[in-house]
Amino acid sequence: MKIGELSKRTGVSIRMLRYYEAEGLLKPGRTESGYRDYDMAEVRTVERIKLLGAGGMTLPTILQFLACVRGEGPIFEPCDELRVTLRQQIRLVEEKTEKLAQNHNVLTSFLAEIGEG
Amino acid sequence: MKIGELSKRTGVSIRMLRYYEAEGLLKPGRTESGYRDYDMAEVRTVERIKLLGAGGMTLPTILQFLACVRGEGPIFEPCDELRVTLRQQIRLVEEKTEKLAQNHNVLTSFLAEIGEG
DNA sequence: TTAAGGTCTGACAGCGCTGTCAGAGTCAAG
DNA sequence: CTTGACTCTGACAGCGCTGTCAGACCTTAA
Repeated sequence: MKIGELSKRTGVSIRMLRYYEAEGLLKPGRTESGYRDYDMAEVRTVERIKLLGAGGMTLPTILQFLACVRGEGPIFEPCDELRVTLRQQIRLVEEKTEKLAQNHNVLTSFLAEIGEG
Repeated sequence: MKIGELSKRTGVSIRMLRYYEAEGLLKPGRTESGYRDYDMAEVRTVERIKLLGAGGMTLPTILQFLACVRGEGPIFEPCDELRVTLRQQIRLVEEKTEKLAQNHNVLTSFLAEIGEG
């Protein structure tokens, strides 16, 4: 599949799909004429990246996870190192969730003070 | 109180305190010699800004809320317009929370797959 | 063949946020 | 008075992400 189609399927802009590639997150094949040629499975990958990114995870960080999760070859060692990162990230997500909850409270309080209108 | 103290009390860098001011979120008085002079109440304000910001809210957006919440004068009209923004922001926060939750799932699944180690 | 639309690369720019540096003035304690 | 810590302004730069533009090539359908 070409980049335009992947973009439509995932809702991620063409610009960003190329950026993901530049950051090493995607490695599409190329047609003879140089067009990127994506495998269907990449739709899931992109959605996963999107999700992780929405959680405030940085692309290089996501890259670490992809390398492990994809299970390319006998890579068990790197995963050891990833457990730490993983736990840190989970912790981060939890902190962010916490802050969002407080945020939600602040906002709804404001709304209440102003009057539900 | 001078900027350094406010910075220490809130954990917000001096740089950022000045930035908040540039964005209209803080309006400290000035000593004769031009030093910023903050009122004690600003500690709360800064913490509020920090919290809202941690939720991904942009400074100009926070500014809108502060103007209303501070209740400076008989400003009821602007609040009418703010209700919409407020609801949008709450919606945004909820969406982010949702994504973070999914994110958390993805991460903990990864960790489980790798092995709790 | 021609025209329209997709794609390529590379560069530039902007967003919001943050740090840092330079050069100057201020303040408090010795 | 001198020194060291603090503050001022203004500018520059970086982060990660995103859009856009230019100039060229490819593909498809009329």
